[in-house]
Amino acid sequence: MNHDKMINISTKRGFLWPSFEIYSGVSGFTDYGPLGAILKNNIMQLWRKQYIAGEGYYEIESPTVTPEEVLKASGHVDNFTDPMTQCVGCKEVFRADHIIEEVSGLEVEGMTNEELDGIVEKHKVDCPNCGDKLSEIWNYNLMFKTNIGAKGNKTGYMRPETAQGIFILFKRLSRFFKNKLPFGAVQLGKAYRNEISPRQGVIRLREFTQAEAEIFVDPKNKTHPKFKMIANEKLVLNSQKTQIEGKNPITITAKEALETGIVANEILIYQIYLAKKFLKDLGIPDDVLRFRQHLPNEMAHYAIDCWDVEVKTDRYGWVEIIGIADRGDYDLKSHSKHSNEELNLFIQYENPKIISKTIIKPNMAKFGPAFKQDAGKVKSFLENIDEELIEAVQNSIEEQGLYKASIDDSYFEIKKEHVTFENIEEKVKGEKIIPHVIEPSFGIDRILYSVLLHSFHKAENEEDKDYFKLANSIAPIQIGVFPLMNKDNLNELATEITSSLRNSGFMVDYDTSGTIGKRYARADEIGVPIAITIDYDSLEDSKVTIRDRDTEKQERVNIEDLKKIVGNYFN
RNA sequence: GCGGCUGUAGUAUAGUCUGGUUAGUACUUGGGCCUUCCAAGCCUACAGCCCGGGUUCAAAUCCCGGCAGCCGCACCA
Repeated sequence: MNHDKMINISTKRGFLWPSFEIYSGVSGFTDYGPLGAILKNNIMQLWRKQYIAGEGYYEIESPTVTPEEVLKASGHVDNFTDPMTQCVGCKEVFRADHIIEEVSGLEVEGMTNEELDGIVEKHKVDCPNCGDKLSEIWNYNLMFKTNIGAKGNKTGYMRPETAQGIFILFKRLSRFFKNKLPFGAVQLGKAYRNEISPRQGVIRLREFTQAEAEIFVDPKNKTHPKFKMIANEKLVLNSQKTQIEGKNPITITAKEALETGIVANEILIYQIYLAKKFLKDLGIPDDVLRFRQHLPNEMAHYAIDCWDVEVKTDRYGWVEIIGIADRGDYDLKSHSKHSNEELNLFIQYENPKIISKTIIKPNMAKFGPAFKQDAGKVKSFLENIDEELIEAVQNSIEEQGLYKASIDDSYFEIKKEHVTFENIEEKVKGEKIIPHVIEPSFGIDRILYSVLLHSFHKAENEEDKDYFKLANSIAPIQIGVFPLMNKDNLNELATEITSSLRNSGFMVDYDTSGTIGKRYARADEIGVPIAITIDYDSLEDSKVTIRDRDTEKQERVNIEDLKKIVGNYFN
């Protein structure tokens, strides 16, 4: 299996290391070694290049410790939890709701643990394994809990996704973006999930790095200006339909995906395309990727549509590395409700709409004597009722001489002399809307794993060797500089070239140990794209040899042209 | 979280069943010799019994607990 060999080399050479190893380790965590850390940064920089420079989104950074209210509003405190129960006999642990539904046939979604305990008692739900009794039900929440402050009276959680930090900033952001849709903010950073039993190495971590973009769009306008440019791009899509019918994914163009309604809108399709492009730039080939639409029952609590990008692995099967979701207005609505802040945007119409309508004008001279201390209350009631009710009030007064209004459990009789009705024409310049959010969410650690796995070149015969065929754009070490012999002034020229390249910003490995062949092999193994060799002729003719990792071809170039030539490799 | 198997230098392994020399070997890594372009050779050095407890005169070896890995079950916004 490529996985085993790849992990072996990546551990040996300093890409991925087990965390807390000298204390025998903790599963669900990983350390990035010197090369892994650079590789990860390079991947993140490429991501920034595509989404910040390329798409015009802006990056923000918010705290990883998050107060409870935020995650209450986002639904994570309540929904990111599973009711668990354990058999007192065989000690097996179960999802309580699953086995209760199975035995009782009841729909128990949304019930409290006490209610579930009641059902266990009533329906005599026993351990499906050994028939013994089940323990009281407890909640297992996947979030890491912590206390904020010295007294610890404020509960906090390590954020389970970076997205919430952006939603919280919506008001500030929309001002920053001059209140114009669409706009996008991104965040790259750590997220935390206390997985029950993570056993898939870097694929399933308790602390992992996400790169997420939250793109705020007009719900009535999910078109994308660049869609035309990608309309003919081919996509391999595994839609809900093909999954349910057990058919193979279909290959269609972006345009066809839109026209057939397989993907809901242009922005989603464009994001699917962008994700694909990003992975291509990382050197992950098309044929190990597929796009899978979430089935209705697996959609997260906030999503209205969701597409996963999955990568093929020999060890773990198809693994989700990117999720592209239309979160609708779920988050903004929910945060607005919980925080009492208006999280919406005023959209101006191109041409103001003229609306003719009837309004009520309270006659305040009559109001005071009639309603006394309640006058203010009745006034604000009349000012805030909608058009339908105004009509009803008007009709009622004309036909019966009065309208009975129920306000805060009291009745008030509004009579003809209390009010006048006026027909007016109003200019409506726009409306307040809650934007929808399109969210591409990248699992950086999983992507790094995919990059390593699919750039891994496994030896096919004796002379061949194992190495990482890393894309030039992300290779942690870009250039190896090797004097053919470590003497006779060769090393002096080589160190000169090394520092000159380093000063130009290249990652250079200078190596003099062992034979030249060994140094090439070592550099190949960690994916160094090119090596520069200084030989005896170099001292005479000021030329050095550039050797290409993949072709092993050599080319002699002038030292003075070196920066320009290697620069071309890494642009 | 449950059950089964496993844990020896950086890597791969011998030794464990049947307790008893200084824990052996290969590769890797560092230093040196040699060497004019793809892991050559020679010399030399560094480095290991997962952690904790128990049994024993004596534990890498037997027993118990923990941790980690693999497999199966369960879980996976």
